[in-house]
Amino acid sequence: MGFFDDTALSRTRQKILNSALVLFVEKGFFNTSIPDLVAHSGVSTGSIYHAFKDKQALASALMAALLEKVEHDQAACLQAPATAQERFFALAKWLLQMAEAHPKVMQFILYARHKEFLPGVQPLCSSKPFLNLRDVIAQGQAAGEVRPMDVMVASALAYGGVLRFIQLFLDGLVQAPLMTHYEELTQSAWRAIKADGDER
Amino acid sequence: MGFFDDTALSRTRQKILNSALVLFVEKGFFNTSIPDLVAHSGVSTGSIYHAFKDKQALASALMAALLEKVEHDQAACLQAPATAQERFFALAKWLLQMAEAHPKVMQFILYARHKEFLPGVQPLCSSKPFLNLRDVIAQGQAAGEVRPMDVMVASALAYGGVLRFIQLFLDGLVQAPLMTHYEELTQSAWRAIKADGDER
DNA sequence: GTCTATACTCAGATAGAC
DNA sequence: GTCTATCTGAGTATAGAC
Repeated sequence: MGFFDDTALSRTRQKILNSALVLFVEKGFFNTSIPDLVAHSGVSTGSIYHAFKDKQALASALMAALLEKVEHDQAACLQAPATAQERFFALAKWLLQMAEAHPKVMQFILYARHKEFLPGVQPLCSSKPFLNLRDVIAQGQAAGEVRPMDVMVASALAYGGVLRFIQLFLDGLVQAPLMTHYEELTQSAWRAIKADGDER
Repeated sequence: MGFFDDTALSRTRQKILNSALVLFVEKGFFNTSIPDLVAHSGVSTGSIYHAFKDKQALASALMAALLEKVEHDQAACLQAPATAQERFFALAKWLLQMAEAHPKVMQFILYARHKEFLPGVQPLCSSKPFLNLRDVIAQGQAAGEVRPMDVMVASALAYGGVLRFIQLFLDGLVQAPLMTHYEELTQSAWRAIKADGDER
């Protein structure tokens, strides 16, 4: 049922992290109390503090577990495609599918104000999954598939549309299934950055 | 110095809201205590509670004051342009300039988890400034400037790139001045959605 | 209107039995 | 490892002088 049910973690830790994911997304880190977690997870205060040093360590563990899963999934979807365009399309599909299958995870990763409750943790935009997105576009420029332009601009143009669409979905302004719009989204976004001579 | 210095509000309210804007963005609503606000604003606890019913009312007033300013600015920049493309370009320029001139405001509006501390307040995506963005694209479709497609997809494609670029700036991955990239961003984004026959 | 001092609540964390 | 009971302190909000 929960996102962490299939992991190697102890059942107690699974229950705690499952509840933390839900509650942190719904109410935020500071607005979720230990008693809230106790009520939602069915695990007692004592066990929570036995499993994690304190509330912040719990959040760190949650973030680490999510990032690990995300990195793994992303790596898998970057195996097959050869061109930058194919990799971009694959990444976009992966983002859309993840948003639909695990909206809470997507919300936590994309929109939680991590710096507020994880001081010192490196920001999401410095994490590997994020950097991979940008690298795909940079490689596309090197290969002549993507017009020469500031790589951050090109990257923003490529993923901005997809991520914005996902945000609209998470905010309830777009209905599932998201894949209905996959072709239109990705092909249009690619139009924005593709090299003029490249007709793929 | 502060964002609210020129408003009709009392000097005390100005000081409180100026500090609240800064602290809420930096530390978040729940992680900002009344003593924090007292220290940052130089206004005493008593005066804060004299000016606002409680901490939540303070946040509501902050949000309302910001939205009012934003709505007013946006309306001004939609006066002159005639075509949907011109209006889109004007809105993009306005967003970029606001992000650079008032990054704290932009962060509070775009990325604060309002629902966490303003329960019952309608989400940002239902606010007038947001709906105006979408309407410009819809009108572009009606006029044949924008390809027929799901309006949320078109809207995400148009503004997604700009907003993503602004986010990268707010996260420190892009340096000012943002206007350097204005032409490239907007013209490329427009490519993604413009009607094939329309060569403007 | 502004301040200081203070009351009250409840969250975070611990102790120690089982 | 899990639980209940409890401590401590931070934080919101109020009272009341000026």
